[in-house]
Amino acid sequence: MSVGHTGVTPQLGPCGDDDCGIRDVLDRLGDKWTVLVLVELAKGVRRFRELQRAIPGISQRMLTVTTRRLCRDGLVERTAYATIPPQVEYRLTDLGRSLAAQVVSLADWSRSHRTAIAEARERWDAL
Amino acid sequence: MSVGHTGVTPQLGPCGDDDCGIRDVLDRLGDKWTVLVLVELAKGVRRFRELQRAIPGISQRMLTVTTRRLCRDGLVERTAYATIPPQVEYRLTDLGRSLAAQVVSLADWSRSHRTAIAEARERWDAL
DNA sequence: CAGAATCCCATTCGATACTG
DNA sequence: CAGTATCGAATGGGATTCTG
Repeated sequence: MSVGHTGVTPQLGPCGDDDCGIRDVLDRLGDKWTVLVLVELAKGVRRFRELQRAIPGISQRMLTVTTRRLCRDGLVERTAYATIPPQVEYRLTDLGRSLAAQVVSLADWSRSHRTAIAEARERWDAL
Repeated sequence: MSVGHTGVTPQLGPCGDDDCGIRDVLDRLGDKWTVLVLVELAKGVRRFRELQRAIPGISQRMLTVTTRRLCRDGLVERTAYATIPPQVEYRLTDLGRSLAAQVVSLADWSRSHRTAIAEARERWDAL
């Protein structure tokens, strides 16, 4: 979705309904890699390559896209050193850390209940 | 996720690293409506129409698809009454409630920090 | 090493129309 | 009311190639 309204602030007051601003954040968690990057960065500072190695299957492109989005949202900070070869460090901001805590907790939930879900799916598919 | 291009085997390892079964759950949270449905059902039992009214913008089709996926995963229970007109109730299972708790907490985080994120984006886009 | 730029396929989702 | 069925557009993201 990512409305990204430049200029007009949508004045969501007491937020009578649900999707207040949930979407702005959750759309990001939705994409395929953001959560995994957050979880990895929750462990500490990482370089580009380190992230890529730590997250099997992510392509160069998607790591670039994902980290940039996180930077844009103020969740991750990027530090580039003008060395040869270049070196870039990614680290969570305070804001990012507070989100990552939630995400890690969600990841834990996933691990704890994955079998229960797998079984439910089997039962469903058996019909 | 299904990385499968033609010929390429997904080859997901036996979960040696992080993404153990995170994906199974988080892919669902990723799609556009699941979180909103969970949050709404966390408030109580809802009928099909009630859900649709509570979640502005969701199409009939997507509500059907989303609720069915949640049922398949054992997170939501569906009860249909053979009345005329038909009546169908959706309610969280115990498993669903425990996930919804996490999700609601995440939604709260989103609301609390949406301005911080919006500001970060403005700063970024200003460059 | 850390990207940027293309290409292009697959999935997602919305709109619409129909049904029990 | 609570779906099902079909179609088309938009989007996500993988593979590949090139660069500072």
